[in-house]
Amino acid sequence: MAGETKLLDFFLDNLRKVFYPEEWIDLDLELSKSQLLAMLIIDRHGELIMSQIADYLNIPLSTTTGLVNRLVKSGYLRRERSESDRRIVAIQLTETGKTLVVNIKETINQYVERIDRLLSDEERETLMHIFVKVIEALNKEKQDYTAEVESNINKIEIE
Amino acid sequence: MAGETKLLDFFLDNLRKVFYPEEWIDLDLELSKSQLLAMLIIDRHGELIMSQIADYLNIPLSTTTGLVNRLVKSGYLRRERSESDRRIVAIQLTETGKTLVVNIKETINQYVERIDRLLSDEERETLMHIFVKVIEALNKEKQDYTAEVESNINKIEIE
DNA sequence: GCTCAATAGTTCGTATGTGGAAGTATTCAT
DNA sequence: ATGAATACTTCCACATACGAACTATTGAGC
Repeated sequence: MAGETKLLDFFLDNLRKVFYPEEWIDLDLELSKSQLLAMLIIDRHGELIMSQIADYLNIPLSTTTGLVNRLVKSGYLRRERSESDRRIVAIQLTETGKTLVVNIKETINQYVERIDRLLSDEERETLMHIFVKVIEALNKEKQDYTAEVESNINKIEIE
Repeated sequence: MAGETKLLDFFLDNLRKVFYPEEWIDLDLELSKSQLLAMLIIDRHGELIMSQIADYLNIPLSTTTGLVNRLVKSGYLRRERSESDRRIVAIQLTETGKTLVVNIKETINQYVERIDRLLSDEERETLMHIFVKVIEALNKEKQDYTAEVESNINKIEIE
């Protein structure tokens, strides 16, 4: 238990590095973190619809509308109403947006490389292994939680 | 290089876990992330002045003023003008704030324990070792950068 | 073919956060 | 005594967060 408190203290003492990557990622952009992530996630998938962006970024649709509209206004994104389902709006990067994302990824990779250089092959492998293990466990917990919630809902409805 | 791109893709595919801890930390609070961190950092140090809070959280003083004022209004913090230097405002947790922080830390520790349980002793040790190494390297870079900047400034002034 | 629930997204209002500029008050070096 | 430096606050414009209410569209069910 004392070990965990020490871990939290360590985190807090270094929280600028942990929670504020701009401390060591010199992106020097007019984009906020949300905008940055939106651009990267759209680039990752080629094209996303509004609800997918909201889901990935874990923000409400109303916030997504504002975020996307501002990026469209800045010329980085293009919105397009689906022909087959007029409710749906698809979002893509513009050429300007794509150029920006290339620069962003380059900068990020420079810093990832810098960190990577500090690690031995064994450390790197262990780190990735741990990361994957933790992510998978968290994903599994989310699914278990969702299943539990749904089970409870069904029980209520049956009663 | 392709390895780094895969790393970024992995991050983006799991960014909710990485950047949105509320996905797996069920804090269930009316506090925002900034407020949360402010409370924790003040608890960590017992008492901080405004500029220290701004520095720790990497936000401008104007933002800190608003943040602290809202937490004072909510009854979690107390502000106090220094007797020895009337420019300085010291910030402390109230009893209400301390109670809240105890709850917060309990919740955080539960989740840290959950992740900790996934790891072997060796993995845990390696992870901490890597983390310390990375943080120290980043701190060193910041200092080197600062020294370089100061050196350049001095050179200009001498010329 | 009609109805209505469900779905996709937008608008609105409110609160908070961001961050620079301008301001007030205080301290301290000269 | 003066003025630079320091600590913080206020002001302002904009961005983000988020729930409620809304519009438009789709599709299941009859």
